[in-house]
Amino acid sequence: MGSDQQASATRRRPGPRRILSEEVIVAAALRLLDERGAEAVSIRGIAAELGVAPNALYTYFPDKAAVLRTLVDRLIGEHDAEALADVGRPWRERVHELALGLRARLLAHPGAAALLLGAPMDGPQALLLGERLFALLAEAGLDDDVAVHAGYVLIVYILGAIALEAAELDPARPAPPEAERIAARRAGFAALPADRYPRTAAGADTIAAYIGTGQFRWGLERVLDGLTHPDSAGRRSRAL
Amino acid sequence: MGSDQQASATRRRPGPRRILSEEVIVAAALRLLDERGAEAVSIRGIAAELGVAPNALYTYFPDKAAVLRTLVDRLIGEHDAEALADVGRPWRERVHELALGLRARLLAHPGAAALLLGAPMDGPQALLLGERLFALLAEAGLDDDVAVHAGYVLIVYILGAIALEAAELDPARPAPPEAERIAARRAGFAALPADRYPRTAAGADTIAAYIGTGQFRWGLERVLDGLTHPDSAGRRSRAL
DNA sequence: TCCGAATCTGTACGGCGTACAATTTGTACC
DNA sequence: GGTACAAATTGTACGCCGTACAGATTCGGA
Repeated sequence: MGSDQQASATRRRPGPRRILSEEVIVAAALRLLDERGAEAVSIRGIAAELGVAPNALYTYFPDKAAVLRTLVDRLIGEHDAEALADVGRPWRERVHELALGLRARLLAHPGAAALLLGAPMDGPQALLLGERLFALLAEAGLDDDVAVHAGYVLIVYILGAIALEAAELDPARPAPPEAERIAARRAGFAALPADRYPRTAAGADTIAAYIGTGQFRWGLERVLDGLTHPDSAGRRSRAL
Repeated sequence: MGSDQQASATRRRPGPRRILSEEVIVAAALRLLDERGAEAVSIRGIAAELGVAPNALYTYFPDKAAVLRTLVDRLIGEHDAEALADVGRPWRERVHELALGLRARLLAHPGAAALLLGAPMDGPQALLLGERLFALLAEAGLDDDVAVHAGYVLIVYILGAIALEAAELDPARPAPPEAERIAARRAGFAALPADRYPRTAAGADTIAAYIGTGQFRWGLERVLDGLTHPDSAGRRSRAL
């Protein structure tokens, strides 16, 4: 007692210097994910990428799932907080920026999108993104609680869109241009037997477009309409 | 030539009688999924469950992924087509039934929800569900193309809600009662550091409720509002 | 100086999906 | 009725996987 040991959080630990860091491990994992797909992201694969024995990673992360959770959360966190907080810009525009940014960052790493959908969005960066969305909606004039309601419906919509779009992508390689993906999807739906799936086949153009940015924005506008139009306010009390 | 062999599709194949069927394999897989979680659903595990060598399954399905795809599609298909088509009932009510039913069927098998989100919804039953949704919206008075637009926004919302809710569940065991899950989630959010996540901590009650049926319905109403309110019609042309 | 904690490595275990080569079982044709 | 051949199942094997465990090594602190 009385010894002036530093706070244990910052004190240098005994033992050999660490060769790696959480950052380089996550970076290696993301590289593998992008270049060789979700199945290539293994503890052994990451270790090989880093020139290290597989077990070395277990001093940085308790298990493989923790590596993947961290990877996804970092990806969520790469947003432009300043632009979202700029009260000089119309709030709908800022909501679009947040939504489009999150969607784009995840779809740029198709394997990561699948990971996002399999685990709760409860990492520090995910929570911060939520804070920014709620704050943005509150600035737009919504009461604090209403802002949280609206924010969550938006998050549900964004998650759904990411799920829909990521399901079409090969997690082993970067996404082809959007127009190309839409065209492929359109061809697939148009080729369905029209006697069994008449509306789907006839609506192939529309359906195919829903994995694209244009329809994502359009749907986002409709959801925002539903959340802000006059009738909606009175029904808010029907929340559970 | 001239021999009266039956159509090759129905002709009995040579070789020993098949001891299994796609049905029993999928059923065994679902049983494992529910009782022991996603990781327990392995080719070897299913085969053991059926008292058969692992490789026996490969005459019924080309690989493990095909088993899982089939499993999810069957689950999607277990809806009440007649109730959805009953034009005597208000269309909003029927949309709710379709959405709530799909959500409930998938969340009843938490592991299956994760599978749904990882692959395109392009199985025969998924396509039929789409047909029914589109038809329902068309009966509600929407033009055919508008019905497809609206149907897809609804599907995105439903997918997002399933993703949000399934992420909280332990895929190894049945979901606890909803109230219990919401309470646990509320406690988690309320315990966050209020200095860093003020709005999230303050809105814990609201946020927690979003994994529940009540908020699912409320959000669904808002999305339907956005898709049908007067301003929306004029903006439809902004679709990509 | 030496204790003990923190790294990292080597090895090993039990699991996985599935390819390959028998073996068995049935149909179809001579 | 015999026989060729296709289909179903099994046994075995390969190369992966996550990670537990037991050293060996390296450092900070007393």
